[in-house]
Amino acid sequence: MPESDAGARPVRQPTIRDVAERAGVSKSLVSLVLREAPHVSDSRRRVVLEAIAELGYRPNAHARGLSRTRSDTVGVLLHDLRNPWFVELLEGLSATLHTAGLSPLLADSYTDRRIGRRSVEALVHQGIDGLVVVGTTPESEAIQTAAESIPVVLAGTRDPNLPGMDIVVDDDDAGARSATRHLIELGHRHIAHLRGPGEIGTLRLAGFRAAMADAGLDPDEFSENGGMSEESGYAATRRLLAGDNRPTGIFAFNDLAAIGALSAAADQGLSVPADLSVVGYDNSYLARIRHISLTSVDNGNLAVGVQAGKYLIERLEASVQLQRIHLVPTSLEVRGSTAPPGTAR
Amino acid sequence: MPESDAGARPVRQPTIRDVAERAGVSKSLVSLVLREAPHVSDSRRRVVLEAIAELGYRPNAHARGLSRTRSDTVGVLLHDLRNPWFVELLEGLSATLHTAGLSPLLADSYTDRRIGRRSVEALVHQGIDGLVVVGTTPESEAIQTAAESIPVVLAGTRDPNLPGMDIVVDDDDAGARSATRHLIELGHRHIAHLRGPGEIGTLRLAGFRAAMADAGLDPDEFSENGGMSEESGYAATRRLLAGDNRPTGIFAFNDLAAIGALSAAADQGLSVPADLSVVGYDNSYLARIRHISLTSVDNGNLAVGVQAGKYLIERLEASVQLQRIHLVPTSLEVRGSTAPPGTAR
DNA sequence: GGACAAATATAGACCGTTCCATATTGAGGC
DNA sequence: GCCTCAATATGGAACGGTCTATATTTGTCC
Repeated sequence: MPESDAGARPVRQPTIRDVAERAGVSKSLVSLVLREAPHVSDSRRRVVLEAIAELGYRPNAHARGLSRTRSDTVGVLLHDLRNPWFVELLEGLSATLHTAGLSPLLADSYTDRRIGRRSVEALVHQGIDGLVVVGTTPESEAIQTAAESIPVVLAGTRDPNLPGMDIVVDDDDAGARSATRHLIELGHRHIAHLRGPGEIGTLRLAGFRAAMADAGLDPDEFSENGGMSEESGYAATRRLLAGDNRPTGIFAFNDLAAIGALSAAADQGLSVPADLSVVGYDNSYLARIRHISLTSVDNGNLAVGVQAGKYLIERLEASVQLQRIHLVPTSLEVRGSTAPPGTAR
Repeated sequence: MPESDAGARPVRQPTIRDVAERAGVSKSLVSLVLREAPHVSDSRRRVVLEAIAELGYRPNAHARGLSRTRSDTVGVLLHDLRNPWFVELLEGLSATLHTAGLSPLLADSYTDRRIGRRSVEALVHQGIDGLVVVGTTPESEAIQTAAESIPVVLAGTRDPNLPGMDIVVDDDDAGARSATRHLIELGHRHIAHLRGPGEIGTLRLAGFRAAMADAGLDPDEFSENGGMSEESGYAATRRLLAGDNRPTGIFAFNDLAAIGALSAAADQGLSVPADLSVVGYDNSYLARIRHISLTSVDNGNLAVGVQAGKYLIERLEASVQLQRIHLVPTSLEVRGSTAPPGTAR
């Protein structure tokens, strides 16, 4: 026996033909058993299953993907894993897809972009049946291209707002209103909003303004662009607190920016919530950390994920034409970062 | 324009044959152009590339995967996206894989497990050429099975420690020593360690003990199982601070547990770092948040990712037999959560 | 000018499935 | 006993690439 036989042999994986031969049936029948098709006799089914077990047969995904039109796989485009607000959304989405026999395939557009990879193309290239875009990513053109061949659903983002794609988001206007009203009801009169980017930023700003106007307050007394990061929330709040006309309450675009605001307050020797109340948005696990304990708008991400999954499944099953927009209700989670103005510690 | 044209037509993707026809060449030549093979004349190459562009042709991954042995795709198994320590690791890994023409395919074993999906199997099923396990996941058996057919590299974890798999981790023993020494050098004598789970937990504990013993201190004066979460760090620290023999310094298994410790200290009215110093591990972005400003051991995750990528590429190219273990050096990032004991604010 | 090698192009088998069209079998119904 | 229909089983053509073996063209050297 030649020694080259020893470890070099790559041990070809058994194929459906090997199984068929071993079971003494046609490969078609094996295929039917695998797909749990009806009209297969119990006796044959058993024989085939035994052969599969004995050979340790595993179907080849590429071959299957090639001959079937569908791959039962859905691409999920994430962006910036550093900000883990999407985790619950992903859970709802995965669970829903799973009920329809679909598997999610994740891609991280942030990292991909840094290393010069086009993540949407890579996903499509993997043969995904549909795409769920989670959160705002900078790949609009690629997403649009993808939408020409497969269904696309946007979850937790409104950009890019293109005709063929469903959108599932929380009700940003309502969420922003409730956050603002919370501060107003606590007695705050001088309230700032740290604005965020994109369509969502615009809507949250609108909600803030509406709530302020409803209460007869000036929404634009303080206005700062807070961006999405802790850094920018910090910088914006520093600016706000620099003058002697200071807000007593801040409603930030998201939790990260709100945490930046907390830091800025601490820097100025202001204590939260005694001297300054802060409200965030996303109700991420960051807000829940005791050390931070941030009042925050919960955007129902689990529900967003579930609905996005449903929309995608519908589009996969029937060719839905029109864009649909689903708003998930928000709720306010009150924690230790808000109190009436001037409250003693 | 008939409205039925809008979205209903599934528009069959052009194939290599369509391109060949359009360019007036054989499909073999198109294939050669796609693979950038030598011995193709410039004129023909140009014609083919034009046809590709005009038709918007995209090669079909399944077909390619079927006829080639390799898919140039590497599965990356993540666990618990809530704790985003792995982000930099992923960046190093993706970049390295990319240089070898490999694409990462992500899976989230935490969510998958919740919904009853076997993520490793799903990845293998997608036809990945190799697997990188990032962080500790509970899928040991499945990983072992996968290792029988494809190369597996563990990054940022030592479990499951099985013969055929390379391991890339930071030097936990050294990292734990440096964190402990830092506290000792600041003058702390009563130091607690919040223990973490697994092999890594054991090593960090060992490093802590060694550093304490070197300084002639009792390593087991305080001993708590801190777990991996903020919650468990909080609970453990509550217990430590309950008695009147209190530690003045705490070295936690990871940043999350350390943040739990910060919260517990605040609950007890102890100020950090004046009354209690806290050191974390991972140097995650949480530690960097100003509001938290946690001294933490940096485990060089970027380098871990890079090395894991290199190992995998090597295993893909040559059949490496033996297990290799690569230790990445750690460094201590000192921030505001540590100071000499009893320091005035 | 012919021989030979190198460069370039092509045909067609093959990868491992799915699934359609076509047997084959068995059970009733008349 | 024959015909029909349903239930089972099978052969073989896709699916869209890669790659080997072979054909054709071009260039070089005597």
